Amino acid sequence: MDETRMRERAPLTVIVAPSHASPPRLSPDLLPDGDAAFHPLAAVNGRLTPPGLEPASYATLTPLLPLPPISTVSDKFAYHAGGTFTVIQHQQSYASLSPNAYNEPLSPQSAYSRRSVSPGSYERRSPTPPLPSPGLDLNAALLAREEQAQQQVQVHDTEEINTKELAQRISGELKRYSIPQAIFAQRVLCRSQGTLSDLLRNPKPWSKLKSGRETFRRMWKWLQEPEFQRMSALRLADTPQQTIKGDNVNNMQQSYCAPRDYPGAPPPPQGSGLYPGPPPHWDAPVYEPAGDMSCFPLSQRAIRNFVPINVYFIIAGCKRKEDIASDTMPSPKKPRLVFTDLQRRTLQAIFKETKRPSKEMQVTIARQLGLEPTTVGNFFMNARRRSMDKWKDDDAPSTELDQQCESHDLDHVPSLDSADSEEDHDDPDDHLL
DNA sequence: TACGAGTCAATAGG
DNA sequence: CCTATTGACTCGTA
Repeated sequence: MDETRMRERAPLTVIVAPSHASPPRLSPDLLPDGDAAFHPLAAVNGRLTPPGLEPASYATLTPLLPLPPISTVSDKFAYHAGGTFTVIQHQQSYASLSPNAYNEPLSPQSAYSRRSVSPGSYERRSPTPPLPSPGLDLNAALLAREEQAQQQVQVHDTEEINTKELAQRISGELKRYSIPQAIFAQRVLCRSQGTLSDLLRNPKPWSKLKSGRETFRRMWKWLQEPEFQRMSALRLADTPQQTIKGDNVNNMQQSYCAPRDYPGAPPPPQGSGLYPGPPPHWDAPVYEPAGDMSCFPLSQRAIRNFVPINVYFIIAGCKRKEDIASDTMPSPKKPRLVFTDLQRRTLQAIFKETKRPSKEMQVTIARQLGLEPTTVGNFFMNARRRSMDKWKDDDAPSTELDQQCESHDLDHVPSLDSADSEEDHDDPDDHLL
């Protein structure tokens, strides 16, 4: 079984002492590569914090500004985003987000006309419901645009999204238009580039998402937008990553996708705004179609340091920098910890054996590797989360399957004894090593 | 308090 | 300049 497989490849054997009195020991002779044996309390990487001297936490060292809600992004926007999470549902969506369709060229113009893509494509889809797909009628689309002010459709939380396809679709669109992840992540999702990258590469099935659904909804909504608005969103709502730790879901309330009701906001552009020509390079000056979108051209650089006022569609409801804590001091940054090869290999090896080492064991491991117990805890926490493959079946992500995986992932309670039952798991942890 | 989820954001790799 | 990786932070739950 897996247990066997893992043991065969595990370069390290973890010996867990039965008693807390005698902490678990790692057998030095089995250390990866057989290099450097463990020396209790040795600072393997020279970064060991003296015992008893707890390194200041980020929180301590870097007073971070309360995170601006996704709204964050617009932290610097003078408007206050108070709107509800609504979005104008345009009709030029994709008939399908099947992987196949994803490579279809989607010129600015075609965005409006390519509605009826073989409806049949839905069939080939997995049990997972297809991504929500607005009407496909062109006229409807145009009408929608003309009446967008009123046609704001509330996106229901119940709407299911095929995250995998969505991710592929988004990836495709970003590539197609050479839209950097950082730009899309920041302006449309109010998220960091790294987060976007991770979401696109490892999308969790909708059924397993919690608050994280919000981010996918934004992607989805963006995809639903007409070319013009999509581009506008990318160019306008700027989010000079205010870097505030903790920007989590709670900050997403008013993010993108919600036409804000800010005073003085210009009326949304009416159907006249097809992108004039090929999508501009995000770094190059962009020219808005004649109309309400003023304050252009803007270069990316300019955008980064500029707070547009008339943002029509996507307004990252980020708080204004000033509101956040203008008095915040450029906190001394704690250098990012990077495990030494030995530390990483050892931790991974142990993880293979024990997904949930006991607190005691974690402390011991920490000592052995010259790491903080918290660091070790974080490692296992992250490892557990990242090792479990959300999609067992790439082609047929189904809710049923998801549920299975779910229960599969959450059936353990931390304890030394549980280590032996780990073989019950079919942990796809191969990539960890 | 411990965990998990969602992320940030530094930084490794190209 | 970009994307991928990943240690750690914040917040919600149990």
